[in-house]
Amino acid sequence: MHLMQKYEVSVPVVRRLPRYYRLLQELERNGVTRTSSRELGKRLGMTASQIRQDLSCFGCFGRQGCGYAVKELRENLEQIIGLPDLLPMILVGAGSLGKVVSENVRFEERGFRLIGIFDIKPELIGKRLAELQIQPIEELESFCAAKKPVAAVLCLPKESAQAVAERLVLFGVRGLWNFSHCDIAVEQAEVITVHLDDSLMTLSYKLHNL
Amino acid sequence: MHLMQKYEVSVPVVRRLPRYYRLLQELERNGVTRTSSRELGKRLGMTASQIRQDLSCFGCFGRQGCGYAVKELRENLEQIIGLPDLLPMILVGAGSLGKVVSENVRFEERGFRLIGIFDIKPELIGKRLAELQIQPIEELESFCAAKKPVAAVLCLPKESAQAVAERLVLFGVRGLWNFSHCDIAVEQAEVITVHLDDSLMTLSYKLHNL
DNA sequence: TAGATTGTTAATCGATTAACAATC
DNA sequence: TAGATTGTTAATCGATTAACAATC
Repeated sequence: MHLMQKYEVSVPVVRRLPRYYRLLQELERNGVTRTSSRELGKRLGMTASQIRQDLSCFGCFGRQGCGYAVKELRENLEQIIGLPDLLPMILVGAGSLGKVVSENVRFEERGFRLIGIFDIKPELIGKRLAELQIQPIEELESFCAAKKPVAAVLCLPKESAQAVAERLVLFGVRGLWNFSHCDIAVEQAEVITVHLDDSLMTLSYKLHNL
Repeated sequence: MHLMQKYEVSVPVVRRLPRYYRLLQELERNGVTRTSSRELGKRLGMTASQIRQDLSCFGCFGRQGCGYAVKELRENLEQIIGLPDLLPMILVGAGSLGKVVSENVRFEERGFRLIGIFDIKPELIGKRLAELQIQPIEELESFCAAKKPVAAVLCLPKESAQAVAERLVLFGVRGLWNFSHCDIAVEQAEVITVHLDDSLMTLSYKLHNL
């Protein structure tokens, strides 16, 4: 049943996959060739049981008595997450946040290729960001028709985020990585919202309740 | 038992508090004065039961038959999260990421006051960011001794993040909001790491498994 | 072979949902 | 009063942990 998932994998499991992947990368860089669920668990602060349980959603990657081959497991996780297949992605909203995201996120190491940047402000059009020229928002539709981006980063003011998201879905975009300070509800698309404000408020709560 | 929590509130509950707070703010802005767990649940895509269960960790804020007063509940959530008590916070690492965080995050609306920015690069020292002058990292200790920041934003290269975090904890910092691309392990402090890379990989997985 | 460690099944734990008495 | 909705207890559901046979 190698690399076959028999059923829908739960959200908590999916969210742990990148952590496993990053740790495996690090071990590999450090020249470690073999490891075990026990060791991985110790490094990640979780039980060995959970790691074995999680991995078993996708196949059998270890050997009884020997544990896991680091490189092999890293490669399998890479496949599972879908990293080798770079999905075309665009970015909408080239303000300060869009600039930092486009220039600092390592898209190509995380499964995406940034192929277009759009903004509504005339003064930004034509400027270069992350080796791409910022295009006017009016060209979104024809660009999507031609280049078929599968995903989009949204760095928009909260007033326009929902409307732009809906247009993008109409144009065939299936995944949204939303940095706009609002929730977005669209049918037929995966949305991951990065709520920095919520994250900061959570820290406030925790510090007041130590 | 108003505003008293009888026991440790679970992590999932704490993480939902900011969402409730933001929605209540929005309702209040729109002139809504009364609401119910049923309506809140519909807006947030969760059960009315869960909202009542969550709120009951902190007290009784509603009235049978009438529901909740929007303003009152918003104010209570504000208190619960700790927003009115602005905690002094510093930012370490004034590169492009630190710049965007310092200038775009609304600290004062989220329970914190940014009182200092530090960097190691001589060419950045003295420049202004978010109305503060960037200070040399050497002054971290004396600054902390004098101003007693409770929390810190870390926007550092992953090589130095752990070491800086440990120093900060020694200097009395109790909460870390970590944007560095690595995990941080420190005793005696709350750490919230914003793993943008993990978030993007999760999107990759989901798009490959629609 | 003996020791180690997997993948998986069973047991436990915790979180979510449902139900309902209290009461506005 | 009748309808609505709370806060809370009980039931359900799902996720984590423990246990263990299989086997390297």
